[in-house]
Amino acid sequence: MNLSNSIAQMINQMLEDKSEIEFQRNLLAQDLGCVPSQINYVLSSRFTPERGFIVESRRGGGGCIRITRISYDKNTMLIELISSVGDSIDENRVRHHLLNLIYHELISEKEAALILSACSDINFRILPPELRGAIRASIFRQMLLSLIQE
Amino acid sequence: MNLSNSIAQMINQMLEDKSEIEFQRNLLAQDLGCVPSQINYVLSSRFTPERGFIVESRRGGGGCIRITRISYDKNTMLIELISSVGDSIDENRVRHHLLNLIYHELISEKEAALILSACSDINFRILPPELRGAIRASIFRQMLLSLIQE
DNA sequence: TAAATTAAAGTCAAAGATAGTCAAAGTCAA
DNA sequence: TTGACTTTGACTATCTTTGACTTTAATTTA
Repeated sequence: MNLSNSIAQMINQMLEDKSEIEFQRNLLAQDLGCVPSQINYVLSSRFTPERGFIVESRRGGGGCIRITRISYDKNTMLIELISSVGDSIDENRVRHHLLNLIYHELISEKEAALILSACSDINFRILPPELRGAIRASIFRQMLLSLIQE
Repeated sequence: MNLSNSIAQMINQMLEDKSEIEFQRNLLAQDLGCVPSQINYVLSSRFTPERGFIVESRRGGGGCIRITRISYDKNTMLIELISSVGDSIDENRVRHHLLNLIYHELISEKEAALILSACSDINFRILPPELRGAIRASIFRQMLLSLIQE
């Protein structure tokens, strides 16, 4: 087994049952007996967005690296929902979908409130009734899309 | 956690539920076990006007530093923005407002993305052009409203 | 009261602490 | 034996910490 693979394994272990970890590059490198930049290589070759990870970092004193695992379940459910929405939807159905998403902990209540207020009847009163559902559906889909990670 | 962050945290604690605090730089530095000029660093990197703080001071005997939290208070700013939006708005103006809110750290990038996707032109193409701006304005206002806390 | 002293706070540049980049050298499998 | 992947380290970018020196205000002294 090469170095990069064991580093990746170590990081995966740290990520086990967490969706997010934070560590210092130099300390990890020391633990693993490698040069610090090796960590960067592993991150850029194995912890990419395509493979389901988001990597962020901070330099300077107290700096660190944070890795977040993208939830495919979340993305999958969102995509399924988006494609099931159809060309028109009413406020109640939106509300219903949102409750469901909250229940499955895929979105926060805050996000749900934000989405609901965009989809509220209040906004569409000046529209001809036959257009309301279509606009709402488009907005709803578009917002769900923006919740998909990476 | 680094020194600067704990100092910032300490100051935020002192500011909790007050809109203004006053303290002596040297005393605070002593309490925190850091050099006095570190306080200046924290103030200039974290208690800036963009983040909603005014810092004033007096040198000499009995000198002190005063920090005032300005009305970049989230709710106040949101309410002002809401009432300034008017009956119609285009996507670019929305984007502009959102960048401003992010800059002042009043909303997160995620929230901004949600709002922007609700206000995107994409959603309004089937509407008669003269209605688009009005619907967008209503949605934008409604979403901002939902961000107001309490 | 003018001058000297003392007690603050401010400035700035150097040193320290992290992380990132990139290209050269090394390895290994097809 | 070539091309993809890996390893290394020198150099860069960014943020933090420190301390010597400066400025300003209040107080004391002559």
